[in-house]
Amino acid sequence: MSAPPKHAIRPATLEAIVEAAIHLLNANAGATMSEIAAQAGVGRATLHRHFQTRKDLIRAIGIRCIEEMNASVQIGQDAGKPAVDRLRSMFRAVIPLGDRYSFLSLESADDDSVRQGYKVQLRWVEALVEDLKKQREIDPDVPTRWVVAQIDQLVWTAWNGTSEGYLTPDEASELAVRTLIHGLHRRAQPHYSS
Amino acid sequence: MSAPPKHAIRPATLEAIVEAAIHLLNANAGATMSEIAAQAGVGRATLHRHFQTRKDLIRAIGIRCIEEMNASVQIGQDAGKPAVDRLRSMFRAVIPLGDRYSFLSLESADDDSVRQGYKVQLRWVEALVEDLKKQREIDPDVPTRWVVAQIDQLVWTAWNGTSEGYLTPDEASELAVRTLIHGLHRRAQPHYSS
DNA sequence: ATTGATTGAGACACTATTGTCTCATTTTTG
DNA sequence: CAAAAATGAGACAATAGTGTCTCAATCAAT
Repeated sequence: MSAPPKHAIRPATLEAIVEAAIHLLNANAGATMSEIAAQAGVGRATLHRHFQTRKDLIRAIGIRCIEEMNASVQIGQDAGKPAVDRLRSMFRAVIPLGDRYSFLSLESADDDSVRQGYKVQLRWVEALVEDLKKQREIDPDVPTRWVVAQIDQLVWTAWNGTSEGYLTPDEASELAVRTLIHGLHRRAQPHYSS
Repeated sequence: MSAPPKHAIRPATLEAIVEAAIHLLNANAGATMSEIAAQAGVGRATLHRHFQTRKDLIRAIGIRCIEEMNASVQIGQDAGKPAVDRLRSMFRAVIPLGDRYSFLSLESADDDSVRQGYKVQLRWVEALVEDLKKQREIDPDVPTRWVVAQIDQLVWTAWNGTSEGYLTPDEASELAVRTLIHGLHRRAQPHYSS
């Protein structure tokens, strides 16, 4: 495939590029290599030294993001814990990665490695939903795809709430769990399975 | 601003262009004027005859979409009806416009007319949420912004569910109402305020 | 401090897309 | 059917972005 880059990359440079690219490409999917370089405080040539192609850059960042997400999804998923607790752990771990997440859905929807990584994540979430159904936390009649979609959206909305400053990370996770399981009805209080 | 177009446009041509553009730009935000013309079954020159610039095209479609959405949001919003019924009416009316909606959030986030139109919509939704809180359907302690964000996301998820074929429009609206108010808990049954 | 490697800046050719124009063809209107 | 108008097809210049390269400046490690 692509020849291994002749130049090594300085960790600080890599970090700057990755963060700038995620940030810019979220705000504007058509962001330019020049813009990314400028935002990263790096020469445009340096971008091309380490990522021959714009696609290579997006692809590399996509893989990085999906790996970060997958690692986070699995945090605190001990089979022993009640499913609701695992749900909360997942939210807590994943919500702070909301920008990564939206980058993935905007930019890397058609990359093979990313799609494959996403399937892994999907299976974890589906397994969790199945457990939630078994433990009677979620109505088995609701399509699993719907539940999974809600979880996805809740991650994004919760991240957005923290990044806009009207929610703390803890509030966001708690609100996400509550919204999914009990909804926003007034008397809906969390009442976890005994 | 832009001179009034010298050529009239045939309604069928306009329709074809608008639909093609919405469809293509949802799938690929960077879709080309050529691609849009081809998908619309129209010459590329015709596009430029009626929309001088690519921006003009996106802008015109954005305005059209936001107006369609605003009209739909207000369907069946008689002040007399219970807020939950109005919520359901809104979902029913808006969910079928999901593709319009995602077009707006992807393409027209920075257009002034669209932003202004979006504010109108936002106020309607906020008013509905306030009523839901007053009628004790939604916990007043939950931030209104969170509720509004959930409604937004539910519209998209529900539209997606119908377009992927695993939900009928009615199921989608019902599931959206239930998810928002009562959540997906097993024993959560709709119990509207007497 | 010196050496080796990474980076920044800019020039360059190449490609894709945009936006304008013209003219023949088709469609609509009367 | 005839006139007017809208469309399709293609040529065209202009622009913007990509990817490659070179060379001087800067940084890191010994």
